[in-house]
Amino acid sequence: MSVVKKSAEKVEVGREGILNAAASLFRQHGYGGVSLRAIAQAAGIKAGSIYYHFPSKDAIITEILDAGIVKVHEEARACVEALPAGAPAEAFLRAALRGHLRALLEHGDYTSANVRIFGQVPAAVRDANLSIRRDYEKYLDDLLSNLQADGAIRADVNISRFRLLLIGALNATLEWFDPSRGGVEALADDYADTFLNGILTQTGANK
Amino acid sequence: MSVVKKSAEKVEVGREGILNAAASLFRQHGYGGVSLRAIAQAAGIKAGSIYYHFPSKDAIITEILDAGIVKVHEEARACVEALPAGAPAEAFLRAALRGHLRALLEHGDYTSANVRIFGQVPAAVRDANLSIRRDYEKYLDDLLSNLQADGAIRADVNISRFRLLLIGALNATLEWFDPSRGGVEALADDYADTFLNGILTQTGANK
DNA sequence: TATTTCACCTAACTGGTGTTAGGTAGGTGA
DNA sequence: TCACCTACCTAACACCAGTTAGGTGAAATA
Repeated sequence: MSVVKKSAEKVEVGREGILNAAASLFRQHGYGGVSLRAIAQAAGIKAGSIYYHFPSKDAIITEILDAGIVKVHEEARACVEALPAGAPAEAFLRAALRGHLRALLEHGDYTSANVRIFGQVPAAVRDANLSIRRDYEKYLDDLLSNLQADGAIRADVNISRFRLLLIGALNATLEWFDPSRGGVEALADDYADTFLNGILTQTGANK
Repeated sequence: MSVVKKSAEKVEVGREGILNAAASLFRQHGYGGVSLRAIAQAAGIKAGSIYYHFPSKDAIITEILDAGIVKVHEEARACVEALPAGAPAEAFLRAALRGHLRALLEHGDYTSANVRIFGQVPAAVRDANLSIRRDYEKYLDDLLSNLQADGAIRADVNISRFRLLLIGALNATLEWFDPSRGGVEALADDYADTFLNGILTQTGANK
C-alpha cells in the first residue's frame, strides 16, 4: 500500500504507522500517559517528524477517536446486514451486539483506545468526535425502536436508556476480557441472553 | 472536626482538603490531566505543602482509589442490610444495585474518580487497590450465588460474568447521568427491571 | 517564658512536555 | 543534469511536571 521499500532497510512509517503506534499506546496508558516522543519511538521515527504528518497531538487523537467509532459502527452494521432474510427479531440485537464486541475486542487498538481515552481528552477533541458518536447511537436506537414497534421488545422499555446500559456493559468488557478464556462469540451470546431474558427464573409471575 | 479556625482568615486544609480537591479534579480530568500544582491550588495551598501530608502523588491516588471502593461497598451493603426480614429474593439485587448507584452518582468524587482513573493509573497503584476491589466483587458474587442457590436466579447464569456485566453497566452511568432528569432511585429501579426480566416481550416461549 | 511541633510557604532542581526552525538523503520529473 | 519534493532528522525553544531543602509564623507544650 503506502509502505514503500527504500534503499537497504528503510521503510516509510507515514501517517498510518504513527496512528497505529499512537492508538496502541493510548489504549494502554491513557491520554495523559502518552507523549509524542513515546509515539514516535513506537513508530520508529523521531518526535519532530510527527509534525510532518499532523499539526498537533490533538489532531492524532481526534483521528483515532473517529476511526474507533466508525469501526464499531461498521462492524455492527455488517453483522446485522449479514442476517438471513426473515431472521427472528431478537437476532438483530444479537448481531449488533456481536459486531460491537468483535470490533472492540478483536480488531482493535482504535476501538478500544476510543473507549479508554474518550473521557480524558480535552473538551475540544471530544466535541469533534461527538457527531460520529451520535450517528452510531442513532443507528442502535433505530434498530431497537424497530424491534419494539414489532412487539419483540416490551413497550415499557425505554430504548435510549437501554442503549446506554447496553453500550456501557459492552465497553466495560475491555477491562477484563481475556481471549484465552472463551471467545468473543460466546461472550456475545451470553450477554445477549442476559439482556433479552434477564436472569430471573421465569415463573410467569413476573410483573 | 479537624478544621480548626486560626487567626483572622486562616483555616487548615490538611489531608482531607487535599484529598477532596484531588478526587474532584481526578474525576473531571483523569489521572494524567491533573498536576500537583492544580490540586494544591484547588485545595488552597501551595504545591510543595502537599509533601507535608503525602510522600508522593501516587500516595494520594492510592488513598482516593481505596476510599472510592470502600464507599460503594459500604453503601451497597447498607442498602441490602436495611431490607426487611423476609424480603423477596430479587429485592436483594435491587438493593445492592441501588446502593452502588447512589454511592457512584450522589456521594461522590471518590467513587466516581475511582471508576474514571483506575484504568489510567500506574500498575503499582492499581495493584495496591486490587484486594479492596476483590472484597467488593466477592461480596456481590456471594449475594448473587445465594440468590441462585435459592432458585431465584436461573441456574444457567454465570454469576461472576453477570457481576462483570452489572458493574460495567452501572459504572458507565457516570458518563451520562444527569440528576436533573430523573433521580438515582428511578434509574436503579429501571436498570434492575432490565437485568431481572430482560427486554423481550414474554411469550413463555423463551428458551 | 522558652522550646518544640505543626502546617504551611519559597525557591529551586532535574527531567520531560508539545512544538518549531532549519537541515538532509534519496527519489521524481523536466 | 538539475531543481524539486517527500519523509524524515537534529537541535533547540519555553514551559510544566514531581519533588526537595530550608524557612516561617502561630499554636501547643514544658
